[in-house]
Amino acid sequence: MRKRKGAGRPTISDVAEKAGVSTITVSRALRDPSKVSDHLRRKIDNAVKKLNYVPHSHASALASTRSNIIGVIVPSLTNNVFADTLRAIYDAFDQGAYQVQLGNSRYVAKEEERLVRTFLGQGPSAMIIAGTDQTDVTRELLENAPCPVVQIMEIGDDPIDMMVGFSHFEGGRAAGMHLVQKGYKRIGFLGARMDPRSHRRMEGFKEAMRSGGRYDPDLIMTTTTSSSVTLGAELIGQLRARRPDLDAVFCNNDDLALGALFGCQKAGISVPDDMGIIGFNDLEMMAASYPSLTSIRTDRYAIGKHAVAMIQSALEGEMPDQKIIDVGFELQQRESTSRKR
Amino acid sequence: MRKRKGAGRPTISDVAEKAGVSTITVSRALRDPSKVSDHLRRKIDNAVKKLNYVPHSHASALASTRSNIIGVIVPSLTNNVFADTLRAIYDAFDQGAYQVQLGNSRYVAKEEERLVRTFLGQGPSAMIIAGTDQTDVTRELLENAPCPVVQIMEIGDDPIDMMVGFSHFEGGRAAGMHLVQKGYKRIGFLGARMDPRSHRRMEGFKEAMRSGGRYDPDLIMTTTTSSSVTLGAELIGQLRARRPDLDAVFCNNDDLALGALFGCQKAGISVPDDMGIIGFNDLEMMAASYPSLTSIRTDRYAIGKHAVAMIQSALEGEMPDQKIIDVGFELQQRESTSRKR
DNA sequence: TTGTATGCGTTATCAA
DNA sequence: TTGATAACGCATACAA
Repeated sequence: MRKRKGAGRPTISDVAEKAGVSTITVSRALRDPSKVSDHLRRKIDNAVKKLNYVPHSHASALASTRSNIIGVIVPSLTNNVFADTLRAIYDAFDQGAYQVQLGNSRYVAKEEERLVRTFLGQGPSAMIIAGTDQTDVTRELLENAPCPVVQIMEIGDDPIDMMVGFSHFEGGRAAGMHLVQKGYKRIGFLGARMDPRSHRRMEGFKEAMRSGGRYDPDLIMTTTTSSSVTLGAELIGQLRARRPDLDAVFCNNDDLALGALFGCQKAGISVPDDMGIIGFNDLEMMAASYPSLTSIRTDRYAIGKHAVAMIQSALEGEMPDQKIIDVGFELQQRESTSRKR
Repeated sequence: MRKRKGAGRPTISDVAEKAGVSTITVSRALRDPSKVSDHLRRKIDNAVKKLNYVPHSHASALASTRSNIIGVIVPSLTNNVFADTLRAIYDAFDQGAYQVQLGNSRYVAKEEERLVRTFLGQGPSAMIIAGTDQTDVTRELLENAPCPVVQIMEIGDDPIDMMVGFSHFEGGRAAGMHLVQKGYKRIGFLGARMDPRSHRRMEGFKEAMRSGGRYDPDLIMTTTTSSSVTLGAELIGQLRARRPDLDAVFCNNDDLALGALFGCQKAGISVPDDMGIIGFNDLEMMAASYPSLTSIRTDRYAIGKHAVAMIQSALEGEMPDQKIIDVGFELQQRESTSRKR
């Protein structure tokens, strides 16, 4: 007697037996109820409940070469921006039949490629990946993937499949234009990490400077060091050392902006009168600081929600309303750029 | 000819054929190389490389009733504290043969229970779960789980299996004692969310107040609202309205502390002379703010690293050095509590 | 140390 | 609409 016993939990054949049908009928009833007659469906549903049957996802994945995994790849786990989007994704999927599988690429393209390979190897139901700067190989892997793919956080002309986000170029431009309009003259840029999205924000900023007649490359200060509040204070200190006439900065992100504010306060520079500051993303703290900080508000939670909605409709075979969703952004003007002229 | 084709990728029998051995030998060579002779092992390794063979995790899970999943359950995705620990966990597992599966319980015990059920249903290799306040059912499920279980973030007397963290009670006590020692007299407590760990920090604080002769329940202000910088400013405003003589606060966490600082600045109250402020966790911004903020430093990354190390040694059958690891905490005194007496 | 025969729980295929 | 049967890819039990 060499019966191997599994985890001991009820299987699909237990359900089939109890309902007096075959296993395949149970399988069908569970995956597409419309393929089974009402009569049997009711019997099966009852049996499922009575036995407290839970489908075995590994067996299902093996037999169908398709798993219930939703692969999600982001470049950072600690960046609040992605955390908000992840929360939306988890909120949307946690109740359903799908399992979110998260990967952290650490802003390294090769890592991202490895993760895509790993996830694709599991036959995921869908993939969500941050940004549009995949390597050629990654791109090809995803283009050939037999599942919906959503690129999130930003938008572009050439989606792998679907996209949700906003234009970082335009966001950067709006920030720059705001400083020009407020009458600041020597407007700097502080940038940390300088990943592709940061670059595009910077390009948008430069464009605004040019069109406003304020472009001065000497006022741009960037580093590939990862962003932090401390770094913001350091960078503004360095830029002021180089250019004491600096009177405003657009910061790559809100951490830097808060740091720049602290740096100014420490140096006795009045914000917004002697220095205008604008950040990016509008994290919660921006409205609470003193003085409050102007920022470009982005709706990261909405990005996650849209991504899931797109996937779900694709999985249900519907053509999505649009392949590219622009959630936009919104300037939140606050005290840090509201100087009395 | 009713051959079903899989994903088309090489299987273990392709490897076996190429290496001229049986499939089980390949299987063994991959899982425990010491069980196979050097000679065959080399042949197998070569075949694996040539074919670019990747084990099929679902098939493996099905056959062994054990998956390579590491289940991780945290109460929040956006709280930096957990983000740091998650990053450590992902850093440690990303390269290896394990897949991290993340769940967000949203601080809801029933959600946590549901997630534990879901994960356990997958036959995980290990479980990591935040805190020590599981429901009785959750606890029993985990106690009977046929895999290592690590509770993280805090420690206690009665681990389900293993634990890594520190005493929040002692952390709160240290914060309170610091304020007493600095000569503050009417010392308040600001608490948001008030999850179990927050409660224990508060109890530690109370203990410090009692032993310092400064206990005054009227100075304690808590809310179950989730923490934010904005909330910190609001809470200190409310507490000052009730008790204008308040001269120091211990904040539940750093967001609140930063908010309290902003609230004081807005109200024209000097920190630290008229108001001492101490936070908890010592997020990066605390050292950068102006004035810099005192906090209790905790090493969240180390917690994640230790948790993974404990799991790995348990998985390798070793008895871990200790079932409970206390990573401790450290008072970081800064300007916000450094008043001139 | 290595191999043979099965079984893991589900779904694709084909037939009724 | 339903069912019988053979995969899916790997690991366990047992034998050699």
